[in-house]
Amino acid sequence: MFMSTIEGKIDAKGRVSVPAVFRAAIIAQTGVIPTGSVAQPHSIFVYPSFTENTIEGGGIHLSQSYNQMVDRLDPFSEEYEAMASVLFGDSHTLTFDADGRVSLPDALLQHAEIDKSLCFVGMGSKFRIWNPEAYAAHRAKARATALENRALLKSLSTPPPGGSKI
Amino acid sequence: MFMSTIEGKIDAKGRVSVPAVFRAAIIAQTGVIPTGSVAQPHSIFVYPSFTENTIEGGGIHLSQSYNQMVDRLDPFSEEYEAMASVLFGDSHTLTFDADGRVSLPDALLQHAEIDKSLCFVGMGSKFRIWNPEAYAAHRAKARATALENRALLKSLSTPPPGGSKI
DNA sequence: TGCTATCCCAAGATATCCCATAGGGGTGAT
DNA sequence: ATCACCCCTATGGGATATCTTGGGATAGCA
Repeated sequence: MFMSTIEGKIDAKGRVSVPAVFRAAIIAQTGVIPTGSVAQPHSIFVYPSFTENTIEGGGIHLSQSYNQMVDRLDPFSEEYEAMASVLFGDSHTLTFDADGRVSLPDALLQHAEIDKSLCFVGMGSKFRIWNPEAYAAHRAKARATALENRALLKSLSTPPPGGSKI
Repeated sequence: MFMSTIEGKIDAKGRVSVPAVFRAAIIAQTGVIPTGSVAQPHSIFVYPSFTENTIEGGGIHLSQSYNQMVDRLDPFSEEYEAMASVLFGDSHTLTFDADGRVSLPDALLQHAEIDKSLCFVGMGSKFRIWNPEAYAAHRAKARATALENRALLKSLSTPPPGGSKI
């Protein structure tokens, strides 16, 4: 589970330290590390958000669920064309090193308008990487919307349907 | 699994460097083959896209799946004629050298309207080689389509593994 | 023999690995 | 309760490996 908001920054080499709590969530998904293994292939799965100027990411579970979505489409349909090229063309698998750092591709940074500083925001099954100012604005808006829709929250609280929104 | 978008260019000799991550995916596929024979040279399977002005390609898995599709057709039917000639008549198997480069046939380059610069776009089970400008246009259109079909995506999505515990 | 395609080598750029240091939070002892 | 200590995390920087790209050399072919 990805939770809370953690700020970070990009160093001179373009590296970003993935917060330890997020890393722990990733590793928990990937599985137990074989004792004595050298390098872990742990990685995050990231892509530009469809609706917001932010980078979305997650672990192997998120990647797999998207794979399944595409697999269920007719490989020769227009929908498949669009989904596959969008989902895979803009996605990246970033393996983080022993220190837990990754290099975010320029295309993603531009999409999220991130220069040097950024923040990781947990969203449960996935997380987002925001430009801090953009996130502040988005958060204010999101909180206002949530406040208006308290009734919706209540209706959702009874059964957990588990539908993941995109 | 082919992912991400990587730009490249054709050098003076007509060679293109297949991105390392794509090469790795290819080699991972061929490595699965349970043969103790001599290591065959690694290669990509490419052909002009049926629907777009782009080159499509993949590894041995893609080639095999197309083979099976054609094999299932009646060898004396018109469909067989059409599929077999279109699919394999314009296909090429390009072995890349020790440096990971291939030479794309002129016919394919003309089909994709590629001059000097190009980009590899991952699509999961296969990839495409685009003229960068053409891809930018196609990408914009595909993202719009994906956005319109969010309902479709949602219907295809599975609940996050482990349920949505909040 | 001239041309083309492939192989081989080298250098520049880039990304990755590895270690060292500093900061923060928690723990335990006084 | 305060303070000292330790572990974990984040971050900077040097060293190393990998990838890309250019060009020369060699072999096949007309």
